[in-house]
Amino acid sequence: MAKQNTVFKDAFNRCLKLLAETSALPSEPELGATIGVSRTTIRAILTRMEELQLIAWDKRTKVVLRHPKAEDYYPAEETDSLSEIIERSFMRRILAGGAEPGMQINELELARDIGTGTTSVREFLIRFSRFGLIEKRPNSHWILKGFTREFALELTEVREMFELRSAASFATLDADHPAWQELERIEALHHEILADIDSRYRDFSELDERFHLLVHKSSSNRFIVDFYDIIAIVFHYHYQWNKTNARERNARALEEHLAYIAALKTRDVAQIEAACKRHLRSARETLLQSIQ
Amino acid sequence: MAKQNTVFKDAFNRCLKLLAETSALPSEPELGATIGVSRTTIRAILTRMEELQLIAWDKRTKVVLRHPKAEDYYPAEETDSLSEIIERSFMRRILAGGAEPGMQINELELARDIGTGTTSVREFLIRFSRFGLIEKRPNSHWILKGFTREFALELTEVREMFELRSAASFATLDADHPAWQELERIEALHHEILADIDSRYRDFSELDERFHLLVHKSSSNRFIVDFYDIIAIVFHYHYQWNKTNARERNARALEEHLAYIAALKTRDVAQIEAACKRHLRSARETLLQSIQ
DNA sequence: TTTTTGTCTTTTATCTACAATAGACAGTTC
DNA sequence: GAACTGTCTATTGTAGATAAAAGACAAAAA
Repeated sequence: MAKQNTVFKDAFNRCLKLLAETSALPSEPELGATIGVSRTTIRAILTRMEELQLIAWDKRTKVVLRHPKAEDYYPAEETDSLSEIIERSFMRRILAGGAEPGMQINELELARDIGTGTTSVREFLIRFSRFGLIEKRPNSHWILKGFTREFALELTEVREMFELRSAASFATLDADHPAWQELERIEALHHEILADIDSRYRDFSELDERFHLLVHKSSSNRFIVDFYDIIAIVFHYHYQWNKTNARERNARALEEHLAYIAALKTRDVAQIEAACKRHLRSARETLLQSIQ
Repeated sequence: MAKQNTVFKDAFNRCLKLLAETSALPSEPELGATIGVSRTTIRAILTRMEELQLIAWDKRTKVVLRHPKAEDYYPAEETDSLSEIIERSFMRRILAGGAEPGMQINELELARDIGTGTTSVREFLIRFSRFGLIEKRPNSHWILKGFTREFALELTEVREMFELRSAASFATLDADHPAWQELERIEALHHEILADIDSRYRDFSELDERFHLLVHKSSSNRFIVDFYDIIAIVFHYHYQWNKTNARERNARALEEHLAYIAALKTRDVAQIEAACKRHLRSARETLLQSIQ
């Protein structure tokens, strides 16, 4: 098939949730805006809902006939976009199964393994290449450079430069800048998780990304913000992969974050730099320990 | 056609130059290694040379029959790879013809204009997106963010961070590191161009890239080195585009480079930083002046 | 007049096909 | 026996085709 209708399926599932809460659906453009898809897709969804006798649809009236059941939803694995599937598949391969640095990566083989066309794999590899883990030999294969100690050191070197700069510019944001409110919310979440660390330490990963991204964004520099993608993906898969002492590590990082947040609030450059450096140093250590 | 044989044509042209200098060609694998292509392509080249009665080829013996003439070469425009063609075409569009920030970029239209398939255009845009000038709306078009003042400021901010760090680490390279010899050669070229500035000021652009890349490489950090691609492409097209006062600007930059090189040779961190900052500041000014 | 719907066109995402190129292997030559 | 050639296979780069999704525009409804 030419294109998977994952956009439709995912949007359909999200529409079902909306439907569970109301007795009538809004207009097509409005629905499209809330779900984030075009009217074409909305109309396909409405048609499907009508078929399933979930709604009675006639022009502007979309009356809800019954509540959605579990079997009305499309299964979660059918709503993932192809690029997400390829990314997961690829990361599993290079993190898990004997992926030696220097190994060749074969587009055709990857595509066959994943069960997709080569075009999608190729585009994924091109996009992925900016993470510095693979390199193309023109007219030939890709080379896996590997998730090595050097990689981690180079990554963290740049990260430290960028984050120090971003943290410093955070201090100069106007008092009414929305970032300060977001910082408050993030701080509160830290306290919540710490209060119940034994059962909630796994929530750290997501919060970590949210916090550091907030800091990076205050640089107002697209290159710095974009670079955070690399850090995020590395840490994301790193957390999934290395779970030894996760509870202690995360508790410690949460404490460091709180000190870092407190420093940001003082707007004192020296304090911010010290707290930021302290946290980044221990983040680097954690990452390095998980390698080799 | 499925694939342009530009690799063959370009390799053929380069082989012709080799042929002009010898009376017999080496073995197929050796030729492949010097030209940088596979044996398959080498054999295609030899076959073509035989057809043109340039050589007599029988197994290991490849006797040169005559010197290549101008018409034996493939025209230069046929040896450019598709991605080079697309890049040039695209850059001309966004730098020259009324390319407002916020404009939509249409893959199909671009492909039709350039006369290629959509796949190649798409892959180009994905690769190009890391330069921060365009952004993708999934399932929809790309947005041109534009070569704006903000772009230039963000770019130079990161450049300054990276180059200061790289220059500092240049000072720590061992005395026998090849970079020092390359620095000598580059310095000599600066003097050569300056001595004949009126006729050779156009050579600055290439030398500029060579010098700054050398500095960035001493960081031994793939992210820093890769980032230099963005700077290089921006300055490359910028030089082609903005030619006002090129002679004076280049003369001044050459002088700044010489001071910068002299500072690197002292290995004194403070001097290096001062000279590097001075040059980067004026490079930024030049770039900013050319915008809007 | 403003928003919504019906209908239609255009573009994107993805697959498949195929020539160009790389690369593997066995037999041949030095 | 080391390197080279002949031959064959596999992979990459690119075009073209097609379903999904976006989006344009006029008619209809509020």
